[in-house]
Formats: sequence, C-alpha cells, structure tokens
Amino acid sequence: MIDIRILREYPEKVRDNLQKRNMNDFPLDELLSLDRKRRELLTANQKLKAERNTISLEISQKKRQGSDTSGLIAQMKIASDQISSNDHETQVVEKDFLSLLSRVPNFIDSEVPIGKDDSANREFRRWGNTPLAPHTLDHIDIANIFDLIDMERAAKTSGARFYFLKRDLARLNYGLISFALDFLREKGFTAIQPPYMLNRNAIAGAVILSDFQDVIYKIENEDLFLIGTAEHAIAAMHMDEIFSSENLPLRYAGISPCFRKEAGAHGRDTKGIFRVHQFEKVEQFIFCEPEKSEEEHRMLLSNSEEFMRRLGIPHRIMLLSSGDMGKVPSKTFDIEGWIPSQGKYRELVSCSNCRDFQARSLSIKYRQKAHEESIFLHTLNSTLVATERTLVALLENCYRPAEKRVEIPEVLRSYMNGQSEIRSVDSGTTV
RNA sequence: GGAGGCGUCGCAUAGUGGUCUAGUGCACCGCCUUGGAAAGGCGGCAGACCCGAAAGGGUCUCGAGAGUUCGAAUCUCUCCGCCUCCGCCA
Repeated sequence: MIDIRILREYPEKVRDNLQKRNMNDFPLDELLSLDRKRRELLTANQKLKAERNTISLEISQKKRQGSDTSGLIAQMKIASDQISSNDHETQVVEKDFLSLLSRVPNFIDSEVPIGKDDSANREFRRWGNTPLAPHTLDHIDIANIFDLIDMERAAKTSGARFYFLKRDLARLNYGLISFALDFLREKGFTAIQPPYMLNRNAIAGAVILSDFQDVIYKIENEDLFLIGTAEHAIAAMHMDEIFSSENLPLRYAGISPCFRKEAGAHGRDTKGIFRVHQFEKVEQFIFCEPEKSEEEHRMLLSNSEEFMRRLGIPHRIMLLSSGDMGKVPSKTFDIEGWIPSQGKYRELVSCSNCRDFQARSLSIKYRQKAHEESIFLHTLNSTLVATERTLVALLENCYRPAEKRVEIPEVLRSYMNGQSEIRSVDSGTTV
C-alpha cells in the first residue's frame, strides 16, 4: 500500500507513476474524493462522540449525587442514534476507500526503464556460452529417454500442468533444494519453512489481492489460500511487529512448494514442467532499514547469480521495465536462464525491492532506539532457485547427446550420493 | 471431534454497567545523584486516525465482529486463537 499522504499532497506523483505503469484508467480522482469524504465524515462524527463522552460523564456524576438525569439521557439517545447512523455511513466509504487505495501500485524506481512490456527490459550482463542448436531435444524428450517425468498420468489424476517427477529427477530436485539451503546458510540466512496456506488478511498484506484472483488457489469453505510463494508467508509472518534496528537486517531462506492457477497462461508453455501448478522454491527474503535496501537488493541478485554460475546455467540479467514488472515491487531484476531447445533465455529468477509497500500494508516497522518514532522498514525478495524450472534448464544444458547422458553439475553430486550423471533407467519398475 | 478454562499497554497482573480519562509491578528510556556503578528520586514509556501553520485538541482500539443499554473491558451471541483433559491420527 502506498502512503496516503503522498497521494493527498502530491497527487501528480501518483498520476505520473500510473502513467509509467500503463495504468491511466485507474480512478485516481475517485480515490481522492473518497478520501475527502471519509475525512469529512470522520471529523463530524468525532465531534459528536466527544459530546457524547461529555454528557455521559455528566450523567454518571449526577447519578452519584442522586439528581434527575432523564433530560440528559433523552439527549444522549438522540446523539447515539445520530452517531450509529454516521458510523455506518463512514464504514461504507472507508471500505470503498481502502479497497481502491490498496490497488494503487508501488512507485517505481527512477532507474526502471519505461515501456509497455518486456521489450523495454534492459539487459545488464550475460554469463556462459549459449550454443544455438546443440541438440534438438527439449527437456521432455530428454526426460523420456531416462523415464524421469510422467505428464500423462498426472493429467489423469490432476489435470494439465501437473507432473510426476521420477527416479533421479525427483532426487535431483531435492538435491537442488538441499544445495540451495546450504548455500544460503553459509551466507547467514535463516532457514524458514512456512505454512503452505495463508488467510485472506495475510495474503492481502503481501500482494494486491484483486490482481491475485487468477493466481492463487482458494480452499473451499475456509478462509485459507494455498501460497503462491514463500515470499507472502514470510512477509506476513512479521505483520504488526516493530523491530529494533539492531535486529535488522533479517535474512530468511524460505523453502516451500508454490501453488499457482496460471489461469491467464492458456496456451503458453504448455509442454513439460516449465510452467506448472506446483513447484518448489527456495526464496530469499529480507527485512531491512530503508537506507540499506539498495545494497541488500544487489546482494540478493548477486547470490542468485552466483547460484546460477555454480550450476553452470548460462544466463543473463535483466532490469524489468515498468510494463513488465509487478505492482508491488519498485524495482525488479530477472535472471533468465538459457533454454537450448527454445534458443531463448527464460525467466528463472525474480529479484525485487518492494521498499515500504508491503511493510505498510502489513504494518511492519522498526525503530533505532527505544521510545523513538517507529518507521516502516523495507522488504525484498528474490528467488534463489525455483527447482522445476531449473531442472528444465539443467536437463537441456547438461544433456550430452553423443553419450546419451545427463551430466550432473559438480556442486550437486554430493547431494546425489556422489552420482555424476543420469545415464539409463537406474532401477525399479519401468512401465 | 468432545469437555472445561483463558484472551487487558513489551512481560506480569488489577478491574463484574457510569469515579476506567484502563490502575499497579517489572522491564525499558531520559534527567538528578555518583570518581564510576548499584540503590534511590523525578519524569517518560502502546498504536492508529482526525482537526490544526503550530501550540494543542479530539476520536478509536481491553482477541475480532455483532447485539443489549443513554452509557460496555465489564452483560448476551457468533467467530478466531491459546491452554488442559479425552478421542482420533501421520
């Protein structure tokens, strides 16, 4: 949520930001008039309540003296009726106001390139060789050679965009997770396995809920949603808390499955496990003081880059344009990994500075010294590894067609009992 | 799932319809005192919002919501959470 005072005092800043985000149709004037109306109602009703409190005190004093209070009580009755009808009206306006305010996107960083879509993203750097056509097999073709993924049966049990991971690929998935947790532990992150379901209040604090209807699953007859990412659970974990600055920054390594409806993705990436309804992710999450967030953001990106390098996945770093980024972050870097079968870089990592936007909706603050004024802190999040997507990149980049084998990256071998490659069907039933 | 108990300022607690404008203790912060500290003294110590240029004033919040009442921390209902016991269960 943005600071309502900025909107009140500098509405042109908000309007400019909406324009940069291609959201010119946002009803900003309606929001401003709702704010005015809400304050008018509030002020008027507060005066009435102050009056009521005064008369109430008078009544209690007179009762103790044994004087007659019937006149005052009649007066109170009228005031109370007025107050409750005003309260009702205020609530209605307040609700409209809040739901509109919560939809205002975060201010974008001045470095963010302005554009309509991903074509305006700015490339920062590349790493690794990207042979154009090393082989024509995609990750599903390769998985089929070694019996590593069963999409057909998953379609039968669960539907499209589900999968059974099998054999060495299931093991490699957990290897990746373990490696990622060890990697972040060395960098001082605290491992967190969050609840996989959140209530509406928690989710609404971490995201713009109206934009998430197409993304997150709702549990029937419960006030619960399956998490789309550990980010939201970890962000909401500290809602309504005030930290002292000596406890910051807080650096978490979240590990969880992520559930996504992908309702708006019909026809995109329909083959394989690149875009699926559930995947595992190790997530970096930071709570820090505002003046540290730029530095923390660079650190998150460099962690994710280093992780990619250690896996040997060729990649490039992109600074997302205003048209391609989410509404909550003020600045987002993506790391795109090389997918040989597509001859393209595809998003594997998203690394965002949300500034005080989430902290404001979740009311997470800090203060330098006891009894000083508390200030909203900054939150940042970055994928360290989303394992299913990364498995796609690994299968394709590490496949050696001449020898018909998938080479396991050096850093993962210790998590695979020393195994260095996936060769033929290992053991167990093949059907 | 069943039975019972409990949710009040960081912690502990007081409070059973109007004197609660929520008290007290601990912790914490500032000052005094001291060579320095402890102890002691004095003061401060929850958040949000509204009006105001400011000084200042006001409103709301006793787990959440609804109700009874002129008036609710206090009475009623619903929900949520926690604890104890029983049942079931990875």
